[in-house]
Amino acid sequence: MSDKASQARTAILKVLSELEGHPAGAARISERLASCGVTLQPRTVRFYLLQLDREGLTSFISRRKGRMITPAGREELGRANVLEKVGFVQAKVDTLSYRMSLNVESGDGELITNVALLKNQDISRAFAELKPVFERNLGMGDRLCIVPSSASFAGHTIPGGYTGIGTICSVTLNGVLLAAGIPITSRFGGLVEMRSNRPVRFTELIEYAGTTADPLEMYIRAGMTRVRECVKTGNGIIGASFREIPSLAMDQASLIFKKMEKLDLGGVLTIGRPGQPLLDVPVAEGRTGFVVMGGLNPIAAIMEAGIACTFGSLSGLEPYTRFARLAVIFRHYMNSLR
Amino acid sequence: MSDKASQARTAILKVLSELEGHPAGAARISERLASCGVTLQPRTVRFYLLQLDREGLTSFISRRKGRMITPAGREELGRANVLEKVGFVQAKVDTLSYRMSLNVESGDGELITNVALLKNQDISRAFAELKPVFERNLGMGDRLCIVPSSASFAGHTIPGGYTGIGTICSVTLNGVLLAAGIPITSRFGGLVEMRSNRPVRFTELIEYAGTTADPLEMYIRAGMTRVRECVKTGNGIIGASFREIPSLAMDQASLIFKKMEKLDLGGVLTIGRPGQPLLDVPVAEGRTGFVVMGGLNPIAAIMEAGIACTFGSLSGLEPYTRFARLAVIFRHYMNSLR
DNA sequence: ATTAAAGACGGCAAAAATGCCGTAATAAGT
DNA sequence: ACTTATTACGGCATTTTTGCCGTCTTTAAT
Repeated sequence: MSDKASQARTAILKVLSELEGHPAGAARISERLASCGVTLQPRTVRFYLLQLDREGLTSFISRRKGRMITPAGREELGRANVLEKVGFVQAKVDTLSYRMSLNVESGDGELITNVALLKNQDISRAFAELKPVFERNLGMGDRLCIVPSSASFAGHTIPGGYTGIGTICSVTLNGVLLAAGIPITSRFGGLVEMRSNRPVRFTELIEYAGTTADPLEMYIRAGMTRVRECVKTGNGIIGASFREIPSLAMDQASLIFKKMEKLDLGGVLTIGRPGQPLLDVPVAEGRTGFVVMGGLNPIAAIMEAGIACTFGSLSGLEPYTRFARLAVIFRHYMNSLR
Repeated sequence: MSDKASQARTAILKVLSELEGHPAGAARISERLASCGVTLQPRTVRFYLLQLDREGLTSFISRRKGRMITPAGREELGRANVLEKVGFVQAKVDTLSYRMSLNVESGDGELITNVALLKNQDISRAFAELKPVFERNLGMGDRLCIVPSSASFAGHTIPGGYTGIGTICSVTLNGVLLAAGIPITSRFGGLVEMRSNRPVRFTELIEYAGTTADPLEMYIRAGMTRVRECVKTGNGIIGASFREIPSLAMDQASLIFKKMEKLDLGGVLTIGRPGQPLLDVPVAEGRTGFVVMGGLNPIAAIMEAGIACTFGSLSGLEPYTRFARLAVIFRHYMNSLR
């Protein structure tokens, strides 16, 4: 058995093992594989599944349900060094995507957040920075959550003297689409050059499949964004993420985007045409690309203003109801000062 | 013709076109393709070359020399949107690798540099930071170049009030190996955790093939390094780069590494064993991985010390003779102060 | 219940990618 | 000039992938 075949088999086992007992068919497996860098057509997956079945590593459940991994299969997976076979980076990214699997749905539920920590005394200044960013729709959605000291948020407790700002992470969108059965692939995180409030092109890109750290986080820390400038003049550089879905699912996706906007969760910057490159980024035949705002753009503005601030993306889950529109928060905050 | 085949053909044409009139055989082309993300065996390359020959896009030169691209081929390449076919990111990375093609050789020649700009008044402090970094061998080589205001370096002129510090870029090593006919692939840039002055593992990685910006540069700007700590305690986080060569060439490479050390250009942190993972990073069958110090580590230390400093990697070429050992520079500098 | 629709299988064969290997053209050494 | 080593080619056969398509289940709707 060639090196390649063995990698394919291992990867298939791995996908099945992550499905937690749910059986899956070749099509689903193929999608999953694609999102972690292994491209195999469904037919090819079936080809390998047949082998694996015969070796007792997977078992055929039913014509409708597909296959499951067997205990022997799990054992085999343990023996095979997945990192070695499927690729180290992919593996790390996998855990990352795993974290983004939970999600909201049309009405409520929990969504994925980013958290930034600021010293209490910097909050007023931070607000002043945040407001125009949201007004210009450069963030993901239009809601955020202010967390006072010693309250807890997304599983963390805010330390004394600090205030937390929870923003909505753009992978929430992935969760929503996934829940609707649309297989979405995050391809790149990058910096988009804006001119007259419109995206022109990506000036930098990092493939999600080829990195262990969230690209947008890196760009912001590295001080490569120009969110404030974009707010002021309409020209600047903001964080964004390039994603792809099957062109067939585009109509359905558009509907979902609209629904999200109604929840103040809109964040789609621009949508490409089927199979056509978008902002110079090519997409595969049969797929459509679109660009989503970086959920951290508001935080980037704070950093750019020189306000000390620590932050992290994909921090955890919080119910939708905990987030409020900036205007509302602002009013509350003003009242609390009185 | 499938999408994949057309990509393969375009990629082959692209490689040939970059060879500037020199003919090449399938083996060489295959190597080049590999280093920009397209994996095709030499036989497969020949398969496509045959097609291209028939279509007049390439021409057979001789049994010994291989093929060249024809004017028609170049035209075709112009028509085909290379970015679209071969991948946007790859293309950007290509230009980057292209820049690293020139190099030193056993005695002298030009090498590839990074440049940092500091305010004149910060120079003394910067020296104090640089010294221990080089003493601990955390930089690439043991030489650097101090460039006074308005002098020029690597094609740039240092602005008034500033001093430039030129360090040796670790891609110089690629150039040297390449010149010796060893095909080397840069796989990842990342952060290595050091304990007791020994590398333990990569804490972060970014694939060179999947990014438009130099990963190490990003990590340093993002403030994710701990070079000073490593200098002081032997434990810390430094920038490094993971590269691979064919296992067969390892002996030859070791010799070259030794020669480079004699020129104070040593920078190899650790070398793996054939086909074995190194610091948890797996390598392909028949290849050997090794880790090279980030040429920017000394600059990272300066940044960590809070000294304002702008810098860039792969800034340009400078003759070896322009670099001197830190001790020598230090002495000169002291004299100049008198 | 009965029927229709969706999803999954695997046989068969075509398309792609390679492995093996004998032959040809050079380069280098004697 | 002659021999040897090196490098590249392309024919042929194999191995991998993948497309096409008829069949079988299961779910959902009538």
